[in-house]
Amino acid sequence: MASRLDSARGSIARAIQAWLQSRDIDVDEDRVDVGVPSEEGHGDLTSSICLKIGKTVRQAPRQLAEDMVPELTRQLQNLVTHIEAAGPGFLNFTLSTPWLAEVVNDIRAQGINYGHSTWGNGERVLIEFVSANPTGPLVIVSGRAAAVGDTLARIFRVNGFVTDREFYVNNAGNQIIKFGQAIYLRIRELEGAKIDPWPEGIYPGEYVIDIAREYLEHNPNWVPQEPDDGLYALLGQFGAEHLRRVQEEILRRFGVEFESWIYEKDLRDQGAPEAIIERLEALGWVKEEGGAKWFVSTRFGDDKDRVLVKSDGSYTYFVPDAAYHAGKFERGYDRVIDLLGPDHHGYVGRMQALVQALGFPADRLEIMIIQLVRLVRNNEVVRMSKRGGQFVSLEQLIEEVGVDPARYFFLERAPNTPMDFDLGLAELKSNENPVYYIQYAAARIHSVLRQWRQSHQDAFAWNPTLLSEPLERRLLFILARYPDVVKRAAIDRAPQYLPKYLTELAAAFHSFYRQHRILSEDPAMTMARVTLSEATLWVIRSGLGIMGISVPETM
RNA sequence: GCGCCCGUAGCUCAGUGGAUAGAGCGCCUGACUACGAAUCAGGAGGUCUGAGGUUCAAAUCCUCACGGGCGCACCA
Repeated sequence: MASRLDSARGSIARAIQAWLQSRDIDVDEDRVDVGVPSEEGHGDLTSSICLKIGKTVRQAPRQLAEDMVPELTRQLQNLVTHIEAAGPGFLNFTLSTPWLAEVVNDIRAQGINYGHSTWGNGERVLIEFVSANPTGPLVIVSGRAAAVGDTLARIFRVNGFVTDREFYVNNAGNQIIKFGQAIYLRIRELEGAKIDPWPEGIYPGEYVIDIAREYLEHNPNWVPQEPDDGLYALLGQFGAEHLRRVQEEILRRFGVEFESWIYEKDLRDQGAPEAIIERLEALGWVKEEGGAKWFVSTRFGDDKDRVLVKSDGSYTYFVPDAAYHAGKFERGYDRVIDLLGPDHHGYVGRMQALVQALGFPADRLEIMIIQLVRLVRNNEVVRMSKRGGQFVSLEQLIEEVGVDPARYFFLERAPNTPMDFDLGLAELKSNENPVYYIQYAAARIHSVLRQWRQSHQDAFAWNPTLLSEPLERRLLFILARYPDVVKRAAIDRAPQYLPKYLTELAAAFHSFYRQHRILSEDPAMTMARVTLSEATLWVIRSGLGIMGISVPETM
């Protein structure tokens, strides 16, 4: 169902088109733009069509706009109360307030589904995110990726896409061997051995001691033995699965759950790496040089060709990952989105080359880089050293500031810009913290509705023409814009549109609330304002819901 | 050296080729004996890094320069 604003834009665009045709001016439909102006005072909707075509029809845009006003006014009289030619040739449209007020009924009818749409048309989207190595605790940037990925998935869903969230577990390969080695050494320590010095590059983190202890508990028959890679791999995989479960639990606490977990080791066991190499060879995209096998990714715009099989016969990291990504398409996803850390952006070229080599259009794989997060307190960067006892993990961040503020802060910024996370601000449980500003609006509405229900038994039909105060109208218009925001967030992959919009909505409600009494002696007015408030609550619920942030009834 | 991201108010950041560039924090002034003051009303604060270009119109697109971050392995 088209949103109220969509239908207004459509009617206006058609009226303009008809006017132009009646003057024998031929303009492509999509050049007739009708949009929300960037600032108030320029009408509710605006079109710059006269500026665009002025030159080709050899008329001053402003004059053209003025010529159009009378006919458009007649055509659109049920929808628009005022049209003016403005500035250098804009057409500004002011929508009828009662017509706009009907948005409240739209919201009532659709409830939590208001703003949702079907334009995704069932397209299947896979979003892979976090995919942290299971060899340590989740760090802060994983939290950002988790919040963004989870929210994007919901944004796609409410726009009619079928969306799955996936976590890829790198539980095979060199890192796991090294991790296993660390666990082995910790086991030896628990048995009384002294490891000094600790070998270079072998996970020194103390959390490995817990894993060693855990392993001994699960394997009471452990006997000290001469270590080899087989043993290291065994221990490494044990540790990886242990940490993966811990990560899963923390992510769940953070409000993020995945439809699927894919294990690198499973892919290797199934022979997926061999299969992808054969496939690329069969397609002619593999060359041999210096005893190694190379993927000729430069054919598809990559900077350099990439090694698949090293001269010692082992695979590079790229091979299982390529197999994994090929599998995503085989599983039937129309669109695959990866959220990667900033340290992986050298990886984008080869992955996109792979997609094309396999015969898919490059744009079916989108890679979004989630930029670094710096923690800041009192204008000072918090060093995230493992030594200093400062926070390093997502778990500690959640404990320190809470899930809602953490998610809000991560979602507030464009994902691909580095961000400073202001701990001082996030910790504030009061007026300075923007997430509470929105939640407070919801709590206020809940409070009003509670009181209204206590004093009035029955709802009755409300009268949209009663909502005519400027602050009411402002609120109505913002409510009407919500479907635009939801759709735009999907198109631009921009979760940050939601917190921005919700802040604006909450501000409009707070202003309205301070200025006008909702529960009054006038039953009709009370009914109208209660209904408006309820509609506002639905939209806050919807928006915060998409962001994975709670909507408290009291604070 | 090559590639990617970024440069907007004191700070952190929004900004879909459109008109007078916005928000939060911080700062200043005011508002609670009716629904929640975690709120509201108002104010100060800008060479959108710089220079060219495209366009009726540029923070936005293009080129170059400057500044910051990151990536450029037979590592993962």
